Amino acid sequence: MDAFFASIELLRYPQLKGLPVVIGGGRRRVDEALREASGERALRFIPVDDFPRLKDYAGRGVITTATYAARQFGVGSAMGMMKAAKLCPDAIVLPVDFDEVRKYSRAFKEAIREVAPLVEDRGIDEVYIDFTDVPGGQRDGGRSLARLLQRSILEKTGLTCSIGVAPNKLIAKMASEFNKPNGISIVQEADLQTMIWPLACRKINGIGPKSDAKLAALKIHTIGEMAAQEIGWLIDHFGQATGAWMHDAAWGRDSRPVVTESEPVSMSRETTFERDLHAVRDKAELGAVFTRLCEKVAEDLQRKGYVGKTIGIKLRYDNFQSVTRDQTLTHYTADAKTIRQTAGLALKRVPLNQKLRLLGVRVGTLLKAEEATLPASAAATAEEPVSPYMDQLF
DNA sequence: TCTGGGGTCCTAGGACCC
DNA sequence: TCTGGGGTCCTAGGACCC
Repeated sequence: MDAFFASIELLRYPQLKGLPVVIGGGRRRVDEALREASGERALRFIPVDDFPRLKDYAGRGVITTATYAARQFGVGSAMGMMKAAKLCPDAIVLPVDFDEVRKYSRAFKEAIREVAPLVEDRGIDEVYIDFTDVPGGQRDGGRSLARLLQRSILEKTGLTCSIGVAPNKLIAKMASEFNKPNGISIVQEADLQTMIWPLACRKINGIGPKSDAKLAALKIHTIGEMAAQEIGWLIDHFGQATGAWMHDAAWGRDSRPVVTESEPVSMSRETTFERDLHAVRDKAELGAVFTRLCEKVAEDLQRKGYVGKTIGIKLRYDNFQSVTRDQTLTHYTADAKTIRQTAGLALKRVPLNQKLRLLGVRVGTLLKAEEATLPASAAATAEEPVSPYMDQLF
C-alpha cells in the first residue's frame, strides 16, 4: 500500500492532500493538539494552519510513514522525529491511529482475496499474491489482473497501492518498488540482467544494513556484482546458508511458496519511556509500567485465543544497548499474574545499574488455547525437571 | 533531545538424554 | 588419561522486516 498510514489520515483530512505530512510518535501531545484544533468542527473543515507541525513536536519517536510530498524533503520511515523536524520543520505531524489502520488493512486484504484467494500476509500494509491460477491472471503478463486489484482496492478503501508482478516473491517484491505510487511493474525472468542486476544489493529483501556494509567492504555493491561471484566465495564470507541464499537471490532464484496460513510464534508488548528511568529511583513507575505490559500481553493472548510457555523480558538501556531474558514455564499460560511473576524473575537476572529507556514483555512458544493441556495435568508435567530455573518458581 | 513497536528467523553454546 | 555421536530443549543476542 502506498504511504499506508499517511494515506489513511488523508482520507480523514482531505485538506492535507499534497502537503508534507508525517505519521509517527503517537504521543499524546500530538493527539491533544489536534483535538484542541478540531473543537466542534467536522474534521475536514479544520484549517490546515491548525494542524501540529513537526518543529513543535518534542516527542521521542520515529516516523512511521511520510507522504510523498514529505519524502521530497528527505524525510522517511524509521527516521527519528528530531532529525525529520530539521529536514522539514513545517511538515504536519499526526499520531498513528492503530484501530483505523487495522480496519483498512483488513479491508484491502479482503478486496484482494475476493479476486485472488491465495494471499500471504506480510504485515499491516503488504501481501504476496499467487495468482498463477486465477482466471485471466496470465493475460497481458499479469497486468490486467494487477489493474483489477488496484481498482478493487481503490473502490473499497479509497487507497492506492503498487504492484510488482514476477515469477517469484523475491523479484515481485523488488518489482513492486519500481513504480511507486499507484504503479504496476512486471519483471520477467529474461529481465534479470537489465532490471535487477544494476540495483544495489540492499534492494534484496533480506539484505539489511549489516550485510550491505559487509558486501560493500568486499567491493560488492550491485546485485549483478553479487551474481558474478562464485557461490563458494560467498559461502566462505557469509556462511553456508546465507552464502548459498545470496547466490540464488542474485540470480533471481526463489522457490518459496505463497503461504496463506500461519500460526503466531510470540506476542509481545514494549514501551519506550518519555524519559529514561532508573531502576531504583523510579521503581514505582517502572513497576506499574511492567505490570501494565504483562496485562496487555495477557489480554492479547486471551483475545486471540493463545497460551504460551516462554516468558521473556527485554530492556534497553540509555545507551541503546538491549538485553533479553527468557524463562520457560512447565505449563502454558495466558494469565497476567503468572506472566507478571515469571517476567519479574527474569528481570531479576539482568543488571539494573544503568538507566532504562525501554521495557518489554514477550510470551513465546505459543499454542492455541484449546490445544493446551488442561490445568489438571499441569501437576504431572511439573515433576519433570524442564529448566534449572524451575525451582525458583515453586 | 538521535534511534517505535510488533514480529520472524538464525546462530551458537550448554544441559541433558540415549 | 581420555573419552562417540546424535538428538532436543533452552537461552541470549542479533539481523531483518513492515
